[in-house]
Amino acid sequence: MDNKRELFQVLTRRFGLLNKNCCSVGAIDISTVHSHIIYEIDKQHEPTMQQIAETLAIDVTTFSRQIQTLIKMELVTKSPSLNDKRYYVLALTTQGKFMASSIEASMNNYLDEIFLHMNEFEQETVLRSIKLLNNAMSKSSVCCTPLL
Amino acid sequence: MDNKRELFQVLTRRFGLLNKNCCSVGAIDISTVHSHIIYEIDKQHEPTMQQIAETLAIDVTTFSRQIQTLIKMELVTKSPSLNDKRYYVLALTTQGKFMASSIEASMNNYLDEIFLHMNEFEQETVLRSIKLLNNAMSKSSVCCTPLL
DNA sequence: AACGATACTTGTAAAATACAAATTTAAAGG
DNA sequence: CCTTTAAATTTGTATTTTACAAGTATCGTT
Repeated sequence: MDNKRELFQVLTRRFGLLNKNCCSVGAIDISTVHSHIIYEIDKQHEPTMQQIAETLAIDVTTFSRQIQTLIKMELVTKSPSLNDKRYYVLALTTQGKFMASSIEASMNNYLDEIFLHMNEFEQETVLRSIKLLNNAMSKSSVCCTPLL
Repeated sequence: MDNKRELFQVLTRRFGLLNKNCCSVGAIDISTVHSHIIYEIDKQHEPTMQQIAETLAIDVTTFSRQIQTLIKMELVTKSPSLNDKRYYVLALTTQGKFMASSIEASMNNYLDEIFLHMNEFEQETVLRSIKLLNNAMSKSSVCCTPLL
């Protein structure tokens, strides 16, 4: 089986599109990167700038500006840590949380619709496989190192 | 099973990284987008600008400039079609072909290494699942429409 | 020959990115 | 303490990417 690469190439593109399409809620339209940032801030416990930047493998300086944008959009807040003033703790505003759950719902809709095109056994298999793959990638040395 | 979205989120990022890491060959370092363009030009038969742009869901005007860059890098050629001078036929230069196969080799290495962390049965299952998933996504109406 | 349609390019302007250098704060050593 | 070093983040700057609107060139149809 040696069309592995082709399969991944197409899948990568489709994922990219999925992420692009997912991210407009009402009038507000945010980029794929921003949606990932919001996702991670929502997920992690009182994350700092560097934590999120590293999780997403984004250059810190770039990330700094991205956060500035998200703050201007009133989706994210950034407050200096009390223990160590070098750190900033990121959090979602109410609006940001709403955005996060909207994207979540939208993505789940997309995924459900996609999974509808498979029977129950296939669905199970695919989910299990994705876990296997994620796991394998996390063990791999050649890629994905900065990721969770 | 309802961490579907989380699984996809992480997988998406990993794929992104995989694509980023794959694409430097010797001194030349090309972007993910460029590598996808080269991949498609290599794959399709005498493709035109629009064909590739649509396959990759890239805006045509953006694509036009990307091709200009790739031509400057001497990886791609663009020749007016003989039948219809509105069209341009894209092709890889010798150097471009070399780049394509280098990236191919590099990606295959990555993938092989990743698959090493699974047993043979799991490998089979994962590959079969990715096919299923690709197939389901291609049937889906909510995403991925412009893709092959 | 004139019309609209098609394929592609350019004008322009905004956003994303990343390296180097600065800033602020904390920790460690004397 | 005070100095030095290190860590977290920001800004300067310059490049690249992107995409809308408008333009050019060619084709097909009438």
